[in-house]
Amino acid sequence: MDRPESRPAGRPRDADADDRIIDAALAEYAAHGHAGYSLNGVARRAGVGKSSIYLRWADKESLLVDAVHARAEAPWIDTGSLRGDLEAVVTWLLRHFLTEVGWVAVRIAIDGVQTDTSAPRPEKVGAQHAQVIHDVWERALSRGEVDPGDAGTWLRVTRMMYGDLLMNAMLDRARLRGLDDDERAREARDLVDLMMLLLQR
Amino acid sequence: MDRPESRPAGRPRDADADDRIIDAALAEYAAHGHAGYSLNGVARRAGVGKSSIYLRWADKESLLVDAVHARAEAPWIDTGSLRGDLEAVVTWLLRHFLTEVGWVAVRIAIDGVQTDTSAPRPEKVGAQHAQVIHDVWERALSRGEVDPGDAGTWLRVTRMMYGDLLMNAMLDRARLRGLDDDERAREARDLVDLMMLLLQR
Amino acid sequence: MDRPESRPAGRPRDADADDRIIDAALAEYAAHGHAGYSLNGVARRAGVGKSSIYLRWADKESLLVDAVHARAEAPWIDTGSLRGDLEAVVTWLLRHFLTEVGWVAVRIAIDGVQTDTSAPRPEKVGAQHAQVIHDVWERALSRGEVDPGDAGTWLRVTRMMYGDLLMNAMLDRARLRGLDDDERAREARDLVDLMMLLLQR
Amino acid sequence: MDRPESRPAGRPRDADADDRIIDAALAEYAAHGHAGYSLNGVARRAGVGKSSIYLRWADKESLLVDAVHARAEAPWIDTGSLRGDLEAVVTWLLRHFLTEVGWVAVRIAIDGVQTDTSAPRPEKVGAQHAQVIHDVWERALSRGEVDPGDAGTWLRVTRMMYGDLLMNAMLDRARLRGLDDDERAREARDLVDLMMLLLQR
DNA sequence: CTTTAAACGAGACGGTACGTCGGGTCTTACA
DNA sequence: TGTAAGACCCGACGTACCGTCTCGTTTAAAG
Repeated sequence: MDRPESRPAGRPRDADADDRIIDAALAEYAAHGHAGYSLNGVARRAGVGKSSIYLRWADKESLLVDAVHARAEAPWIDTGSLRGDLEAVVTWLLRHFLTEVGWVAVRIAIDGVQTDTSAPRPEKVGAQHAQVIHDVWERALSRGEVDPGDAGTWLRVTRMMYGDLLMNAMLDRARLRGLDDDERAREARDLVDLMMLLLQR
Repeated sequence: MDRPESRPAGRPRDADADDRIIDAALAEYAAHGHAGYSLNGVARRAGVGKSSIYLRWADKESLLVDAVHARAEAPWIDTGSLRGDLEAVVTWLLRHFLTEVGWVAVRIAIDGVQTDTSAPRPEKVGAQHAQVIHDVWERALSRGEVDPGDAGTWLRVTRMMYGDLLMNAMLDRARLRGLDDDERAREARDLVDLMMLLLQR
Repeated sequence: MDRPESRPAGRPRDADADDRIIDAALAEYAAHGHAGYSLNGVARRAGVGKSSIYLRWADKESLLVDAVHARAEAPWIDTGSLRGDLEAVVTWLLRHFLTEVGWVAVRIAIDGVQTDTSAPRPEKVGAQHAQVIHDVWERALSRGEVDPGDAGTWLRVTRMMYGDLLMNAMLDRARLRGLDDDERAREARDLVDLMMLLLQR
Repeated sequence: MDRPESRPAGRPRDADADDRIIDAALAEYAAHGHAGYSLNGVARRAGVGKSSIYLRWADKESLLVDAVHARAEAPWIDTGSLRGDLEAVVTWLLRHFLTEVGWVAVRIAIDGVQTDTSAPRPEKVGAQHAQVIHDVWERALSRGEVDPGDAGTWLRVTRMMYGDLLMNAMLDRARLRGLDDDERAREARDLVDLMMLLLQR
């Protein structure tokens, strides 16, 4: 019997180490901030040699990007209506931007912007958000709730939504933390009201 | 005879050095990015001893914050109408977020967010934006274009505006860079259209 | 099977680096004097990172002490007579105090004296001299050339010998440098004449 | 009308400052040792600007040399006999090498030795010792206690004396500190016994 | 069962930047 | 012109971390 790609010789990677390293990376970042996020610290916390990290990632930045990507799970959303989907997305993001991993993702995305060049940059971090938004749009299209010609408006409106949530998470973090589920739902409804207004203009 | 506050003893600070240091800091940041922004490098570029920097700022982070604050000038806007003011603000921001200093300010603001605590954080960087937005609102109020009860909506709408522009600057930087003045004006008009719609709902 | 002490984990120390560092330290000291002896310079000259030095020594002073200790070799002396041994010691010291390492050792010994306290101080530098003198005494004792009761006189006489050579090396260095082997031997004989006189009083 | 040396224009030197600086220099050296002897500290302790120090001395080393020279007073010795003079000198030195200023002088003399060159070096520190020894010799000569041909022996014997006292002060400092006047006198007599033996050989 | 080969932990390696401190010079206002 | 104060440029200090390297050990497949 054939095995298309046989395992390479030598001792196999310790799959558990990946997890321990990723968790340690996020924990160190959370504990000491960007400046205090050190690979020495990650290795120590993960109980792992530095070489095991460098076998897997090229540098501390790549590790952080992958860690965020690995731990930031997008919800699976399909409520049956555009409005419902949007409320679900907004509710998710209201929480997400308050989490450690969610905010690290924001920092990475901002840091990754090259100010001087138009060179393509690693899009890993934002990809799952793009996917969620795209799916909502596709389902709304297939239900006939939106018109293919509104793609431009859709883009702008979702951008405004992200922006509002980002600014909110940045400037009013303490209040947002204190919200219970009902209040969060109301907050989401208010924002979606405006979005629907713009989309149905 | 009055001498409100006499000069302190000793050789006075070299005022020119402040400027050279600030320019060097921004230039180093621009040249080598966040990771490569080193105080040794700043001192070398400014032709200044490290101690002269540490006499003025506590650490490299404070220097960067102050440098951004010192070099990021807000426009003086008063067009006579809410719509005109908003278009002027948007046009300014469309440029601003593409500049080195403008984007460094964004990074600093994002980095300054404490994820774990609600402790007050240095607001220096965002203050001038807040001022500009506040002034537009006050003038619109005094002209009777808006209602004092709409303050909440105003807050949300401007947040959405900033967010749209931020996301745009982050995700579509290359295109934005290529715009000429007319295109930028059109872009601004489109966004303000949506904002006015929401404000006058 | 015995393995008295197994090697510790991790990459082993580079034994060659020790030598390079020690040589560099003495060379820097010789080149730039006490004031110009800098660890940065030592690291540069040895082609070594500063961390590799601080892994081995606590500070620049300890390095210098160890360097002197490592490079200052005492001769192996056993001529068969007290007079012969003393002449050998004196001849050695006449050279030794003119060498770089020999004189650095003197400076360290002098600097190490605590003027205000009687606390014990690192004796490393002087230990080998003490050993040589002690051995000469023991052999003379076993040959019956001296009396155990003369220990006090022996101590004083050898102290005077060291002192004479030290003062000579300090005040008349240029002349001493110019001596050839015969002259040095005569110089040694003259001093030992006096010492024998005192010992046999 | 003539004024032989007219006071120079401008503010006159503060005569008291010299003393305060010298005392501060020795005190700082005593307090923090060679490494901790800093001009900043001296200026602070003396209540003086650094520039006032640099107006008087070229660098911190010169200041220390002068400070030692200014504060190290030699005794005036004339007992009427060679033996008496020598005992007085030894008794003085037994104390002197235990004092702060006395030992600093030793360090400076040792440090000043150029290991690589025969260039003349500042002899200031040793000069007064040389003078005292010379005077004792001259008086002994004029009394007919020694022969002019013994100058070489005199040189060597005094060198041995200094050396014995130096080594003693270095290696056995604690014991020497504890001596009372009688014990010190006995110690001096013992050494002078040996010296006289060598001189009268 | 032995060999081979890679991953593992540990930690030393050469560098570089940190923030502090001291040296010797310079620039002020005052005496 | 001297003085006290203190800023100036420079460069060393000792620490921390980067990304690489070199060990001896462990693991699992191949021979």
